[in-house]
Amino acid sequence: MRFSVKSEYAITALLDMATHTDKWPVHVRAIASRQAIPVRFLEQVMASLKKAGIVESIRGAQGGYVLSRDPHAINVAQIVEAIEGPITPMDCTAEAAEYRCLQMKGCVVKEVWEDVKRAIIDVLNKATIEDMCRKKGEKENAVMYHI
Amino acid sequence: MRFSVKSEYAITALLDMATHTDKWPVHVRAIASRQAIPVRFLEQVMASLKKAGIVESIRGAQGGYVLSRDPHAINVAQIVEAIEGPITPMDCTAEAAEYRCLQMKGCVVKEVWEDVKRAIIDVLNKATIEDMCRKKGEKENAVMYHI
DNA sequence: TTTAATTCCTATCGGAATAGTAGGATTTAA
DNA sequence: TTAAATCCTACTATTCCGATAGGAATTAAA
Repeated sequence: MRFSVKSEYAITALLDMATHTDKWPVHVRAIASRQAIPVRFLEQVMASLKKAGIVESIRGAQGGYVLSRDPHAINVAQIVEAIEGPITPMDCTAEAAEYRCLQMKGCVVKEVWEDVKRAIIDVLNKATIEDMCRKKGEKENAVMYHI
Repeated sequence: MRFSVKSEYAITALLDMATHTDKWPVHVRAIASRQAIPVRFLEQVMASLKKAGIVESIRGAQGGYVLSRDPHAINVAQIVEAIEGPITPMDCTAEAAEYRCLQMKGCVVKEVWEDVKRAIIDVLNKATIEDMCRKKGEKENAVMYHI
């Protein structure tokens, strides 16, 4: 049971973009070097984020990426689903998957997986880029103050 | 993000055992045929459950498996961890995994994954074999009544 | 007009995990 | 002695994951 590191990279990249609004549009290379992510791999991640409408791209020299909406309107559930598709802890909880479960609607095990799915989505929905950015800032300030 | 079908099989098998207490010890072949699970595959699943102390085995002819504690004391979190190991939505949330995360303790993304982990475990801890058995029984009775 | 910097598209690859199969050793009741 | 069961270990086919790679398309700037 693991989310892919692509999702982690995607979150990191968006967090990076949100904290470098002065440098928009942000280049993939810049994000990659700041965050220690393989450039060519991050390119693919950004493509998925674009396809999902979370970022917009500007092509050509001096091009790059821009958040397509406010950081408070971007949450981790959206990001993860953009990268990995729908959150599906077990096959029977997939959208178009009534097909296989012998017990169909009445399966008590399925209910548990549905609860898991809901719980995960709840947590991820509550985590917005804005919140994470703010928390990150607070922590860094705390460190500065400590020095 | 998916749990393995081994976990599903394990839950199904334990549920089967709990509803066939009259036939203890239960044979793997019996479970497999009732639940439409490949026998040799289920053998491996049972071995994991035994290793985790959830079931006990009786060897030899007329042998089989027995729940090693009351159904209300067996929950899905225990089962899943017996089969797949610790629940770890992202590498950084693994027990012995301070090693890789650049930000170490202060990572705001890690906090989200920790929340996810906790949420999943909460749901799975609450789902006991006893509860699932009872719910299943209620549903089947409802169907009987309807007929 | 050229050049360099960027995104974009597609293919490939090695390694690991998943789902399942297989052979046969060991144990034990009948 | 035999048959039925668990037990142990290895193998296999397929898919997924993380990453790399080549080069096309686009565009700002020299």
